[in-house]
Amino acid sequence: MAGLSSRSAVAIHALTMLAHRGEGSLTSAEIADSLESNPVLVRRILGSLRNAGLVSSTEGRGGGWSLARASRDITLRDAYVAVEEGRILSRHAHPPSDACEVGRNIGALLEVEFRDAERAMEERLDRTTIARLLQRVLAAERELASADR
Amino acid sequence: MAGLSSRSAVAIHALTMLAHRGEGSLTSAEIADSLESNPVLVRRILGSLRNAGLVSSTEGRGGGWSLARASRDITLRDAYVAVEEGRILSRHAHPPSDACEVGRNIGALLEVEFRDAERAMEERLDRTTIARLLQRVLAAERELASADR
DNA sequence: ATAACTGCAACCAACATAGTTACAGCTTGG
DNA sequence: CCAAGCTGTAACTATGTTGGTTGCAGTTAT
Repeated sequence: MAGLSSRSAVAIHALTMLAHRGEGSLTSAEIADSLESNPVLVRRILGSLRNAGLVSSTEGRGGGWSLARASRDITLRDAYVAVEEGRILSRHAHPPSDACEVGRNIGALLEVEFRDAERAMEERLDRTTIARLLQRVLAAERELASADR
Repeated sequence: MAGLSSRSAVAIHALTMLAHRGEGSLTSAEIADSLESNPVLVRRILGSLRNAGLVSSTEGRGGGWSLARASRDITLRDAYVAVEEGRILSRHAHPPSDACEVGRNIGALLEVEFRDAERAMEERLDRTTIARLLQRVLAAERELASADR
């Protein structure tokens, strides 16, 4: 079935919330509330984002998380590569038999194909910024508000 | 870590072997030998390929597997969609909180982004056929042979 | 000091995967 | 006709990953 973890979704969700917050900061508990999830989980994922230079954290009372750079300079790909190990299409579990013409060559060939395909996906993710996503969230909110009238 | 199963790799490997065989057929045991794996595993995956119309099987003594259409009409994407459930980038584990502006809108927006990204990957896979892959396997073999001289 | 945070290690249950065993059913060759 | 050699499938195991949780040490503002 499915495959990859939901870490990318969590990361993008959190980044969008932080962009919404602007200059201020959010705690892992606040973000976990919106995710209906757990503060520790959020801290784990935001920790990866911090390692990638996307967010920063401050410890102690009144601490929390905030964006380390402008939301228009953070793409979905940035979030993705920060929290996920790039290999989506996994290769052979074991190296195939060296006694088979196909077996001894397919590995290297598949590697190229799969890498290119994964890169195509990442390039698509790279075309949407967190700022743009937040923009659309707010547009959807306005839509809702006017529909409720 | 990784994510997806190695079913695509196995499927493509098997299809390439069948293309190499041409008109004849291969048994699941022969394919499993090249994969250093198990006949049952191979039958499971080839079963999916048969459901997708890519290969056909004949039961009983002398039976086995063969391509159901020309290898130039089978792409890596065909193999991929036959054995894998399309969702690579998984969505939120739980639907996010409805009480949060971001939470109640991000799901639908991410769905679009992720779908597009997955489609970009599939389109890249669609550009390589099994025939082309086999061609490259054989080219690599010739390379090896001439290097050994 | 104490409250409110992050950071981190150590768990747990649930699930998916690769691999295996066992066996029923089909088909061909002798 | 019967045995050999296949597919088809169910059942089971070991392993790894994931989302989730608890507990606690360290840090900082009030």
